[in-house]
Amino acid sequence: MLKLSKKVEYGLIAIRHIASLNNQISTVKEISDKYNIPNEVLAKVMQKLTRGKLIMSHQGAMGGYTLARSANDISVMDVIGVVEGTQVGIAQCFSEAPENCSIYLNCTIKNPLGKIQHNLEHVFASMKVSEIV
Amino acid sequence: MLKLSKKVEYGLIAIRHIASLNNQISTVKEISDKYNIPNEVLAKVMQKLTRGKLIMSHQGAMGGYTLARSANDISVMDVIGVVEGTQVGIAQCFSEAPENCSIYLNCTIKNPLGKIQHNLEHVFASMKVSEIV
DNA sequence: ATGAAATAGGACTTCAATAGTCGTATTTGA
DNA sequence: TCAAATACGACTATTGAAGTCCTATTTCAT
Ligand code: SF4
Ligand code: SF4
Repeated sequence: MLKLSKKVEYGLIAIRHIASLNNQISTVKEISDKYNIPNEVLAKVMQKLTRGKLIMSHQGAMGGYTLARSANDISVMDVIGVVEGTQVGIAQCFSEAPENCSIYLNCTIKNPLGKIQHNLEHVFASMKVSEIV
Repeated sequence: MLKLSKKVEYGLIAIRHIASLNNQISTVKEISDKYNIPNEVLAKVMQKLTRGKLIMSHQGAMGGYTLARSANDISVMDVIGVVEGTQVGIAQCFSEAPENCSIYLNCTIKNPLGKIQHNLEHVFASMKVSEIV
């Protein structure tokens, strides 16, 4: 509960890696070997990060990935959003249709949880990749 | 990911309910009916909250639950800790033995995530039940 | 041209956590 | 003594996380 997924962690490690090499092109193999991350899992994370325009892919031999933006313009929040494909929602009613929660109408805590949600977003959004290089 | 469990939500709703009635004794049935929460699930949550000394149980007929502390001395963090039985850990290495993470030694993000963890704890700890009554 | 190195991406399995259900025992006030 | 309440273990079902496997496509270097 309240744990980041491994995919998000792998994405952060990879992006930090590229940033730490001054945006030199890096391959999945290089990163998965260095950090001991399952190759295929990382590969798919990188593909999502590419589709999310946080990194750029370079196909073919000698290919790999570089950042698509400067490291201080990529936040942990960005990575979570892109990798998970959904916004952070501390409760069901924040990440899906409110009607999906069967007690939505009776719920007395959604407003306070909304405040917590807002604060959490701020925490994740204010941590930039440039700080962790 | 990063979602509170229903159990925690139920616990918060129940504690807020009791607090809103000025610590009048309340039963599981009363609360589960009012908020449309599955009876048995709430019952077990209340038992955990009792063992965690956030509320007090009164057994037998005419029994029920009251708060064990004042509402401004119970935080969302307290409820999470008691209901989940474990501390909030945004990453595996914060909530279990670091060796359990196979990439712990190579991990380059545990320190920055530790900072995020610290900030999250503050967010959860600073929201007291008294604020949501 | 051809082959190796790389990304792209779908299909699948495994495992653990979440959410809920059921049954029974115990306590206690009226 | 009964009814109303808490206590608590065992079970099922569903979902999501994590990882594996396989094949296609792109592109550089020879
Ligand atoms: S409505 Fe209340 S219970 Fe339902 S998801 Fe939102 S916060 Fe949780
Ligand atoms: S060590 Fe790094 S990867 Fe492993 S759990 Fe901690 S943060 Fe996540």
